[in-house]
Amino acid sequence: MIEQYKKFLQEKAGLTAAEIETLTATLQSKTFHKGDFLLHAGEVCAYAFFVEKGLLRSFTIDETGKEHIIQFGPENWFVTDRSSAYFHEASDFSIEAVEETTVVLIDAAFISRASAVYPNFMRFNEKALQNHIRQLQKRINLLLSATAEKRYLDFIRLYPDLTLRVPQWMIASYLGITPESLSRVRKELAKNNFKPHS
Amino acid sequence: MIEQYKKFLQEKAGLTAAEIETLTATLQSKTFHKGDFLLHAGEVCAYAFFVEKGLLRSFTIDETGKEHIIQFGPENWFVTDRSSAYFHEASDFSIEAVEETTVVLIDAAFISRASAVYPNFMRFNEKALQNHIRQLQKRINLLLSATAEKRYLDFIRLYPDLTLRVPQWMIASYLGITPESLSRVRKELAKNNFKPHS
DNA sequence: AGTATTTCTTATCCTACATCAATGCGAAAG
DNA sequence: CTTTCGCATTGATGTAGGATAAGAAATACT
Repeated sequence: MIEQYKKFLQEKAGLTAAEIETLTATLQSKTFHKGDFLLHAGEVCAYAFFVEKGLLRSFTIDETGKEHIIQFGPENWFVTDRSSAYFHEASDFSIEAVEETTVVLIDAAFISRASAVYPNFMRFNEKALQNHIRQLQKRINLLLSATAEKRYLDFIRLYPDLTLRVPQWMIASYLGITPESLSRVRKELAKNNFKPHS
Repeated sequence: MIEQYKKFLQEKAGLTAAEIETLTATLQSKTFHKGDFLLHAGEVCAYAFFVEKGLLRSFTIDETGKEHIIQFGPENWFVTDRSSAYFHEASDFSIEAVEETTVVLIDAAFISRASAVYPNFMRFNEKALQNHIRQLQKRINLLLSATAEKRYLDFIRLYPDLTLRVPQWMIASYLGITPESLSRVRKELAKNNFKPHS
């Protein structure tokens, strides 16, 4: 099922319902179980995954074997390795289903076909790229300047729902700290009457 | 003078000399003195600056007043705040001339005009975006996983010439550490017979 | 030149976070 | 039911890098 994606295109790309039906006729969706890998590091990333339902994470593994979560992908998010997909290079990261997850498989051919036919789609795509850059830039800024606590507060402000759905060690990995440190940060916040979901 | 930019377009964008002459006829260049600002945080970034000669840096300032260098722009690099330019929002960062620097001013109108007329230019532009993303992603990975020493080694591998041209406190700022820490790192490396430029 | 200012180093102490190890605890699995 | 197993917490200790201060060296300024 690709209902969410169609809705997303309608709202964000400014395409008509008819255009969307034509465009998405050949698109495939696929469901993965919790723990399944949609992409293994070293493979070439052939798709952008649009999350219809569920939750993905993309992450790298460093030389010491430690995981670093790059991105979470809940409903209506795209998860992919753009560099790998665009340059046809081996991907540095893996993509895994954190929950039972249904995704729409979007390949480069679909993007270029859609961009060629619908200028609105092209603009939408360009905007997504620009947004991605903005988001990456913001993350770099945080990593350069903010303490673990500030990064955590930023996280729960940005992804309030994920704070509940995701195990804390994953949040810690995303923030670039250990689960123990995150636990201490949370303890401190609790002590100072901080209620994340009040 | 915009000779470097023309050469750059010829080599990277696959345009003919004639096409380039037509395209760049209206482009302006501008020279800044050391310490001059090309963009102040809070302004909307109207241009991408292509560095013909000299060296730029872009940086943010956090709540505590500390600078964080986002990017260096030596010859043949672009420096801009893509988010600000694309979304017409106030920029988070400032751009300053580290040396006497001559830049080509490239505005959004130029990009869209060139893209409309020359498909090669459009592809070139898209590729630049993708490269930018790759570079940002790589930096995030380093910040998440690498020690100060590894980040410094990565820096001198990536920008060997900058290591000489740029004051060390700027390199430290780029790496997300203090100048004192960088000094220590360098001392350690020197002790272990590391010669950056042997 | 000589003075001032910025940059780099060095030393000391300090803090945020990592590492290691033990315990608790709820959910899944036998 | 009870035995894992994964995850979270807590405590003890270690360490990379920060803060501060002061001196050396390099640059710029007159």
